[in-house]
Amino acid sequence: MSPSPFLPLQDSNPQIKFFKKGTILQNKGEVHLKAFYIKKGLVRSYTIDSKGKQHVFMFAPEEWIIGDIEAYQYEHPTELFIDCLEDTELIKLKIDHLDQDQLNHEQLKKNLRLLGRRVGLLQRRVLMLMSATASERYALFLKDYPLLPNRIPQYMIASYLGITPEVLSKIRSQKT
Amino acid sequence: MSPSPFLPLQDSNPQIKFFKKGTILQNKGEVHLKAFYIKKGLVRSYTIDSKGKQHVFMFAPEEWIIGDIEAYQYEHPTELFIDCLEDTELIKLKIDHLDQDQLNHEQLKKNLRLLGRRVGLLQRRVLMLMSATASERYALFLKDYPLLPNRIPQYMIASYLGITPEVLSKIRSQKT
DNA sequence: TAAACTTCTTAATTTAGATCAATGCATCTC
DNA sequence: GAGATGCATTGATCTAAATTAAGAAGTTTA
Repeated sequence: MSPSPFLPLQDSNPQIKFFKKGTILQNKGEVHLKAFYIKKGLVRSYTIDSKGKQHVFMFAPEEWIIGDIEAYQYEHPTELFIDCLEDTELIKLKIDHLDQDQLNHEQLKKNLRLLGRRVGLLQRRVLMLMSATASERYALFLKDYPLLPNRIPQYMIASYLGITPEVLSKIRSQKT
Repeated sequence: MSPSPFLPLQDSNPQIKFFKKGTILQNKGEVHLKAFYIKKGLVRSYTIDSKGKQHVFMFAPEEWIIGDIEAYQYEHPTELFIDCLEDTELIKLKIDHLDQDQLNHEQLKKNLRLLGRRVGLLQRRVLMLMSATASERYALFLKDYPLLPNRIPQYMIASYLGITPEVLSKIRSQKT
C-alpha cells in the first residue's frame, strides 16, 4: 500500500460510526457531501455508466480517506456511489474541512500534502490507463497494493483496472 | 476551458522568461523540479512508454500551472517531459512553494483550492478513460476545452484522449 | 522555388480485449 | 441439506480500435 494519508482535521470529538458490509454511504446525485476516514474495514467508490456498467474509482482501506472531491470543488451533485466492502468503522468528516477558515497553519499544510499525494496517485492511474496492457495493469496493481487482492473480489479489481473479469482471470492463470 | 487556476505564490519579484516553440523545459529523469505558470502560449507534458510511444498527460494554456506533482510528492525522478507547443512566456516556480513554511494562511488556502481542482480534473479523466468510447472522449474534450482544438495538432489531442490519430480523424469526418 | 518536414486522411489488415455462454464451486439461507 | 445466489473459470465468437501503409496538403527552410 502507498504511504497512507492521515486525518485532515481532528474533530474535537470525533464520532466513530459502524456500518455493515454492503451499506451504501453515498448515492449518486447527493449534494451535501461528506468524506469518510476509515478506521477499520474497506470501502469503495464507483460510478454506473449509461449502459449500467460499474466502474470502481477507488478503494479505501484502513487510514484512507474517501469522498468526492470533484463534486465538492466544482459544486455539482456527485456521480459516485460509496459502499462498504467489509464491516467498517469510520469517522464522518465535513468535506469542506479541507480548506475551512478555522484550520490552523499546520492543518492546512497537512491537507496540502494529503491532496498532493492524491494528485500523484491519480496521475499514475491516468498514465496507466493510457498506456498499459491488461497484464501490465495487473502487475502495477500488485506492486502498489500488495495487500488488497486478498480482500477484494477479482471482478472489482478488474473494474478498477479498466478490464473485464474474464481477462483478469486468464492473466492470473497464465502467470502460474 | 475549465475555471482557471491561479498563481500559488507571487514571488516578490517574479521573473518572466521567454521560450520558443519546441523548447524542452523538463526532461524525464530530472530531480530538482520546477513548476511553470504560463503567462502566454501553450505548454504540454507527456511520457514516452517502453515502446517509444508518446502519451500526453496535460496541456497548459494561459494562466495554467504545469509541473510534476507526482514526482515531487513521492520524491523520485520525473517521468514527464515538458515542452512548448507555442512561443511561450512563463514564470518558473519552485514546486515546493505549494506547502512551504513562509506561506501565509490565504496562500495556503489558495493552493488547496488549486490542488482540489486538479484532483477533480483527474478524477473525471480517469472515469473517462475507463468507460468512454473514442467518440465520447472527443465529445467530452470539446466540452471541457472548447478553445484548445484550434491550437493543438490533432494527433496530440488523440494522444491526450488515449486514442490513435487515425480514429480521431474518422470521428471528425463522420461528425459533419 | 525546390526540397524536406509535418500533419491529416483514407483504406486494408490485424489484434487485444469485450461479449456471450456454459460450468463448477463456494457460501448463504430457509 | 436442497435450493439459491455470488464469484471464478474456460472457451467460442465478435468488435472497436490499433497497426500498417500510402498519398495529399500544408508549412518551413535553405
